[in-house]
Amino acid sequence: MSGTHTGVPSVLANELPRPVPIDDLEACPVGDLFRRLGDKWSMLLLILLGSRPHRYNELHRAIEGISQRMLTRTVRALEADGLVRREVHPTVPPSVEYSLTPLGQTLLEPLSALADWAVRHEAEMNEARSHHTSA
Amino acid sequence: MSGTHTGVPSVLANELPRPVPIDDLEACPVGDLFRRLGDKWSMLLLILLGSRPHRYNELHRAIEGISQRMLTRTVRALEADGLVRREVHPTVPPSVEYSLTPLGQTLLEPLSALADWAVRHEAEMNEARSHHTSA
DNA sequence: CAGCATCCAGGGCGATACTG
DNA sequence: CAGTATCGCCCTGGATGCTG
Repeated sequence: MSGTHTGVPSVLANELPRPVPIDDLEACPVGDLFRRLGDKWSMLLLILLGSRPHRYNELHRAIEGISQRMLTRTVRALEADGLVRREVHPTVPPSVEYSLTPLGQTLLEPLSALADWAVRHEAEMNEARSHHTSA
Repeated sequence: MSGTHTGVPSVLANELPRPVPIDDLEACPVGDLFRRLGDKWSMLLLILLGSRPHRYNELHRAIEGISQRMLTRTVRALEADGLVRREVHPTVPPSVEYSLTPLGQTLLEPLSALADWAVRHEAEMNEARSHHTSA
């Protein structure tokens, strides 16, 4: 299983959204994806763009905790990954519109499932955190 | 902000995994969840624990890019969030087993969907990245 | 084996200021 | 409006050593 990613969980090769028996995350695309989405802003941005295209400052205001630097940086990274499209309108007051590419749209689905989970289990997480027994 | 999270996407209140019309992420649990999972290791750890319980050093080896510090730190955070269970076996060579809580199990589903997406679209992302035209 | 403590380096990241 | 440039903090994360 240390060869190429031949050892990639066969489950994933199927089409089920069930428990993933992964053991070597670095060797498989799963680790790769999570490395890219595993930052403070990427998933947030994707979800936001999933609702509708946004302009730079719209994103900036919507996220609100993000700095211009990280907004630009993150959105550019997503663009490089083919998930986000950056469209520049050469108007007088320049406007740039960000939207999901078709590929990004497909990613939106599992991402929305995650967002959905968040809403459903918000209470449980908060409660668990308050228990936080001992340490 | 528009009141409490009354503005929380009604879509999420339903039961569909489709585009999420979010506009104020900080005011809703979605932003909260993504803030917690939006780090370098949390999702990786959850996926890994989703396949089966792991012991400390098993996790350390499986992730391999993680330091002891961050492993302990991340796993503890997930424990505090009620997603991971930490079980100490008072054997002579002490062994600690980490596993998903029932809540964590439910989170595993959307997470697996994400992992599944990674496998399916690996090629597309890599290609997009190679194009990466201009900038 | 599991894990904490400390030191230390690098870079992630934000704040501010400036430009086209 | 949509960025870029610069600065600096602090978190991430590695190495090492110690404890139970």
